[in-house]
Amino acid sequence: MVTPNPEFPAETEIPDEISGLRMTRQRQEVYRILMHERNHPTANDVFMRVKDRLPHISLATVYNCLEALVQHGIIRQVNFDRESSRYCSNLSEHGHFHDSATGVIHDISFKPGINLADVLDLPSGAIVDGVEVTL
Amino acid sequence: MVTPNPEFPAETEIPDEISGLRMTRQRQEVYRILMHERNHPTANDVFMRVKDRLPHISLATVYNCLEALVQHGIIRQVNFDRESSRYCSNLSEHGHFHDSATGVIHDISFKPGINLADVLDLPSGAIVDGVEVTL
DNA sequence: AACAATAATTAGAATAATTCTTGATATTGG
DNA sequence: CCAATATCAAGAATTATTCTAATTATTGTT
Repeated sequence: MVTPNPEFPAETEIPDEISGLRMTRQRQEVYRILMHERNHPTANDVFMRVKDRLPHISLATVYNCLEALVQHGIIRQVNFDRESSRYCSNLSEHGHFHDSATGVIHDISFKPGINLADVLDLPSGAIVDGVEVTL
Repeated sequence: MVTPNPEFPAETEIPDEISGLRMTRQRQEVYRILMHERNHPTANDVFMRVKDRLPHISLATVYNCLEALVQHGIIRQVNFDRESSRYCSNLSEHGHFHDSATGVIHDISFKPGINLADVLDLPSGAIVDGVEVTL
């Protein structure tokens, strides 16, 4: 089931460059899908869908695009257990709630004013780089 | 590098049954390794090490044993990104801190009195089943 | 103790996700 | 326009893990 995001219709212009990454046609279309479908698709989901617009694209290219976008902080990669990676264009600091009954992933956020260092016993000198809370 | 846990020398007796799971020789040795080495080994690490005592054991058996132990709540399975699963005999509620410089995994715990529901905005009606905090 | 039923183990094949390799295309700077 | 560089495509390769089928061990029952 597709939940189109009205803020990003299929025709949304995507710039030639984002955060220093040259946005090729393939990267644009992959990124557009992630903005459009906020349901944390897998690389394969993206591949299936992007073929509507780029019939010649290969799965390897989808992986390449996703990796480039992740590397440049344009999207996030989310992993649950050993399931296939999912990708997400919601960059705000948030965690993921994996509904084990339906398999659906919901975004969750920290309540305002919560600081990680306040709730966790971290090794001294630790610099937190990224957090993944999985429920 | 091996960090032996003095509380569980190689000779520690392990009961015939734990939490309803029949502890076969293979499961005992796998479990003993996890108690002995608190460094979150992978299935393959366990395999290499358990061969000292059970030279005929197969990797599939190690996976079977680990799965049975996880299923019965005797050990925990920990995943980081898409790296291979790691296993851990520390059952107290804790998270994991993945040192990206060294690859080492440290246990971290919640500060006393912290309740997850107090810091996260969960979907209403959600029942938290398990948590994994990855840093 | 012997016997059938069940569970566990083994070795190797199979699978799934991802990465790698190589050659072809496209893009950019000079 | 040309050379240098980056990207893309297709398929092979890799890795962790699971599955399959055959063997062995254990348990409960006579």
